[in-house]
Amino acid sequence: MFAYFGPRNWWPGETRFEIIVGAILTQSVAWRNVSKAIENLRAAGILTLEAMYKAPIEEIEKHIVPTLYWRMKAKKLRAFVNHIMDNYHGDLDKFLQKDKEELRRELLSLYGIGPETADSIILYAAEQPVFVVDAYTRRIFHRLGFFEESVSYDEMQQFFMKHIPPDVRYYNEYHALIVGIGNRFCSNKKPDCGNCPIQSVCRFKLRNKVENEG
DNA sequence: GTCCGGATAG
DNA sequence: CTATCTGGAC
Repeated sequence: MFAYFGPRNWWPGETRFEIIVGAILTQSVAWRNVSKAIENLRAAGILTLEAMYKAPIEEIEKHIVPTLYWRMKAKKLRAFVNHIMDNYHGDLDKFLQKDKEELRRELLSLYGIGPETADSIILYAAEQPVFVVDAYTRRIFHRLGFFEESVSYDEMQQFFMKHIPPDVRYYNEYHALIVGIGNRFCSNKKPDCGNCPIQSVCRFKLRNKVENEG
């Protein structure tokens, strides 16, 4: 995967707060939509913890319309911002420096933050080594032959963290590469197995070839 | 399981 | 036109 894509330099974002905003906004939506929303927020001057805390919810909503579930996501952003302002006096770094297990529990207790978003924040904003898995990871590694399709988030995460030494840079790159394979080649209905850079180690390739040729 | 609900490739 | 997009709450 690395030989094909090269270093992908994730996660896009000029500040830790911006990375967190991206992690929430990208739930079930293409990154290009998130990118628009973030530029809208930046132009409006509310891409900081303090500014977003003061902004009316309607103000946040209108800038993030491109991210599909904009009404819900505005609530999610507000819930996160309120938590940091109310419990950490707006000191985001103090929050992110917490022990990663404790940080994860606290993130999961917030409205709108589930396992993948929590882990994305821990890895990409707090820069602590947790392996982020997602729907692409499930699909790809199921097709490769590692998992049942019904494998849980935690089971997948434990598998990767058992076999790959904890390293922020490596975990960062690995998840980025999985997403790259997922949205370029390993789609649900019509995967492009013939051009996929990991086809030589994939079992699904053969089945897909048979189906296409009848 | 359903709801949320905009942008884009093919 | 519809399938899909770096999910989570209920």
